[in-house]
Amino acid sequence: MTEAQTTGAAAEPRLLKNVELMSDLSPEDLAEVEDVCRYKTFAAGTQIIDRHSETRDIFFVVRGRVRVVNFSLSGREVTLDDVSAGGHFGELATIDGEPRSAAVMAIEDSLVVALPYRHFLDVVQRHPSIALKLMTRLARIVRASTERIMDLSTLAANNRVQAEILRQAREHAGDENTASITPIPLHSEIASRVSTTRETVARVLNDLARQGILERTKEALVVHDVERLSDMVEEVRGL
Amino acid sequence: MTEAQTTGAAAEPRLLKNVELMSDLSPEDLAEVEDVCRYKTFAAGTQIIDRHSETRDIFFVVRGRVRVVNFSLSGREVTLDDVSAGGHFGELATIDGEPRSAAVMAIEDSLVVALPYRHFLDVVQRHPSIALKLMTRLARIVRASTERIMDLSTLAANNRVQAEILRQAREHAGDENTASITPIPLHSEIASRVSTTRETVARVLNDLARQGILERTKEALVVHDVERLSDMVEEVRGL
DNA sequence: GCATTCCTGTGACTACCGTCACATGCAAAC
DNA sequence: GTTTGCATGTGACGGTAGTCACAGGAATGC
Repeated sequence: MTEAQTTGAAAEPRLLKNVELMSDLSPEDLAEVEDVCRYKTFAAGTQIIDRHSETRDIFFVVRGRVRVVNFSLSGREVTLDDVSAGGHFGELATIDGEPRSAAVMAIEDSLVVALPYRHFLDVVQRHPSIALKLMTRLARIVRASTERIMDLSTLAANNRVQAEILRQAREHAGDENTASITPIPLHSEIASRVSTTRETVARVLNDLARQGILERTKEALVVHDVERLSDMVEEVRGL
Repeated sequence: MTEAQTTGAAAEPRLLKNVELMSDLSPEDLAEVEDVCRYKTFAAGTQIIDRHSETRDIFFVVRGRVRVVNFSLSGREVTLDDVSAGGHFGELATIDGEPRSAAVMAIEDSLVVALPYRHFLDVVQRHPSIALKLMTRLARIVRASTERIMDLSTLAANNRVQAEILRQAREHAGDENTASITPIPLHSEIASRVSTTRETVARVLNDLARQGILERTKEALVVHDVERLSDMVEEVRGL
């Protein structure tokens, strides 16, 4: 995938029509917004936003998937969130004008639309329903963040891995107490989500496999007993 | 301090006039809002909001100081944020209708005003500048949360304590490279802010004292060399 | 005064897990 | 096929900090 940049809605119309945040806009308003956007493709693995940079645009993911991450000097990678098609990112700087709080990179080949912050703030002021949607998104981020802070504060590393598997199992819930997580996440990716090492992830997953709770097949991570996994986590966490 | 509850603005007028979030309202609009508020005093140490409860009001702190906290089953207390007079809390449930994500308790005798969520959302819809202020506050919370997640993910416990002292030193900055933190925070409070134990806090503070960076006097925690403290933290964190 | 209670300081012990090292496995590339 | 590269599995080791225990201090109450 090569990088391309274009302006104006003419080239690829209806770009924003699947963007959740803007779905309340009339087709005309949407077209008007699209006219001031720049869009751009990013190959998987390339950087979209640098931490600390001083841009303020808000971005919409039209196609693909991006990841909000941060790195420590030691090279440790901390995954904060993933955003898939229809979602947006970069709203913090748009709202408060501070430097970017995290980096964003494409994890799949992605088509991303940038809307200059003035225009976006203008739209928000004129459409209270969009403001409300934006606040709802922010609220969800805050809730997820405080849950993660609680996990980091009260759970041991291996429990955090279990908790992450549980979360993913619930997203891929199958019939009655089983789940099939697919595609299989890399150990290193799980590690960066719960702030531990890939070695620890490997050990925990194999422990779970030995207990018959988890099985790794060619295509999926199969959780045979979501119930029991849930018990293991919540007995420690106390929920 | 006893608990009292009253309705209507008549009893104590101008309650909301120092509330940051509402400061753009005209006196008339403000009076109208105050009419639908309930206000209530809470003695230091008493609970204002229970985690998981299903209320949706937003609260304004008129007098005193409250703390947003969570507890694990093991009894570990995790401090998320403090809110002082002029601030607000409880906005998450107001916005998204989910159960309360954290508990809130008064840490000083406090006077708190509750505004029913429908009224607040109404005000927000009609006053874009208030919506923007609310979003700005949420953005700040998200930034603080991701910083904390980074700290928990990449710093060792003793570095987190140093980082917390550094933060407080910067808030109480004195002349040229010194700071006087007052009143002296309890070790257990620092511990709950950075997710460690009071014993570890005590050891780290004494280490710093031995190095001449910190001194505990009767009334204050005096940081003699903010610079050096800053170096100690940022060399590990990599910023 | 003394008693009580809360906070602080510090030693001893231990377990968890991060780090390093290396082996194995698997897939794509050539 | 072989080679290269990335992902995974697992052992050994050691340090950090959590836990427990208790001793001194400091503040408050009666």
